[in-house]
Amino acid sequence: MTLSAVSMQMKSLEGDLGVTLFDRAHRPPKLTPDGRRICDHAEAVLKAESALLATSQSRTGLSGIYRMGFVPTASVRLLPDFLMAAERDAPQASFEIATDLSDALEDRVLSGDLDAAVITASSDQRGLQMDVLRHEALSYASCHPGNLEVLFATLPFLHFLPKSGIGKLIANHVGGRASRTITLDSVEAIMECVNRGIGFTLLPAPDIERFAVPDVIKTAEPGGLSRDLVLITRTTSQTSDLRTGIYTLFQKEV
Amino acid sequence: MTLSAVSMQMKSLEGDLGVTLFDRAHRPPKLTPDGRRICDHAEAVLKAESALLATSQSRTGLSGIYRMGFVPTASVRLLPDFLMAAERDAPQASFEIATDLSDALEDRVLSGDLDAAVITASSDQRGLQMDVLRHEALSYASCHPGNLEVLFATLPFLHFLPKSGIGKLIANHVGGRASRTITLDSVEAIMECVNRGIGFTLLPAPDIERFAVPDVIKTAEPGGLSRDLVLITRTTSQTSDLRTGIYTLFQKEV
DNA sequence: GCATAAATTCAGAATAACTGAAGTTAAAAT
DNA sequence: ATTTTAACTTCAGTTATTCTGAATTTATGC
Repeated sequence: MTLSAVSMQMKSLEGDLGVTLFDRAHRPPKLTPDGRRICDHAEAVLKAESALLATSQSRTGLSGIYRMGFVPTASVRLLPDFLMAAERDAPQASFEIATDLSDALEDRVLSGDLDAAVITASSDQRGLQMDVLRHEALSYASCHPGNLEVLFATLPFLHFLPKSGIGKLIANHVGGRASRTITLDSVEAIMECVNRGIGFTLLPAPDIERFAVPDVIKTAEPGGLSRDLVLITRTTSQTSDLRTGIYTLFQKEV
Repeated sequence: MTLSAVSMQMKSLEGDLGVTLFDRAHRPPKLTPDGRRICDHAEAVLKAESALLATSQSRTGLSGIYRMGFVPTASVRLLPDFLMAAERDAPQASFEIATDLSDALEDRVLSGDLDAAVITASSDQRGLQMDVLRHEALSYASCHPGNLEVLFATLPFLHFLPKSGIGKLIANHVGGRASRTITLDSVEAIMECVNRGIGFTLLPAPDIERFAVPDVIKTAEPGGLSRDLVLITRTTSQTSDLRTGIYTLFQKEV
């Protein structure tokens, strides 16, 4: 850069800011008091800019701010391990987590509001890539002995969120067999009721085991019913390794 | 700004950074995870830039970072009040203070290293503007009674920094009259010696009064000797109101 | 699947930035 | 003090960048 170009830029900056920055009575020109203050601020600007450049240059693997969604059961069971694995293996990535129901999360991933989500697998949806994270058997849980017909006939059925992904699976298989149904939106609350003998339920085995007292009897659903927790991402996602990068973090042992 | 211009800037920025910032599968384009992180950094840059603009636009009166010098006696007596006045009446100004001897401060103001300085006035120097801040009588101080001839004959003369501005004034007037001379670089140390009767001295009356115990006898110098504390600034200084602005702060009551 | 609105691309125009020569000005040397 | 020297500024012309408007491609709604 030529000296004359520097001189013109100095003059131009003074004009733009409306402040005399240089005392040209000295050679080389010295900063005025105002110039010193502006210089300090300018250095702060450059520092912020070089921080920007630093993050964009030393970028490897998963990097950036990811927005992810989790269904409630996944946010309790999968999320903590996921975040620990990310902290360790993807230090340049940070996460904004939202909890919602499967349908809503599908919409939000599809619309680009979220980059990825962990939901209960349902029928394939166009534009979404699904990767199975966990395959979980559904079991009945009760404190009272007896086969399923007896339970359905004698105890209230504790039904988890019928509108949720897992809730719809449960509804399909229970059909109209329940003599009485109580709807709840909390796995922990349902299991507390089961533990006290208030009713029985059908839930993923890991969720039952999480809260069940020793008295609780688990009965596998006769039809081999299960649900898949899947990672959904947009198929048209620009960042090619977003899907595999996040999927890998779910497979890590912590 | 046209939409096409925005589009070109977006593409150009992605190329410069080497990062895909936008996911163009959406309309309008959405930020990628990396884009979100870069966006946060970019906002920090803009924030720093608007802070710069703010200081250069709301500028009134004394503003900026001023570098000032004080001779030791002035840094103790004038500086605190000056800084308090500045804090109150020139909130947009901040100060970097250096303490040095008058000659050195003259050079540093002349070379532009300092914007202004408070020194003991000497012969006028080309290129420096002088404004009198304080007119101070010089007095002899001693614990022992008797006229000056007796003091000079019987007690050591405590001589403040002979190389300093005030020191040269003192040297000129004392001449060779002292039977013994002790040189010191601290007014406080000199007055401590005077207080204990170790010797006598010749100093500005305010400096004597600052440390003298009641026993000390002050004798005005017969020739009406005095020193002026003056504010020096460069005559060719670009910032026109620097001199009057600083001078005014010295006149304020706090 | 088609229509519509929106983003991108391209070529030319406008703007901004830069270079080199000439003219000033501050510091150094006589 | 005056002259010399080196450095900064100004000016004119060139180069590079950015912007606009029309044509094209692309996502979304019906």
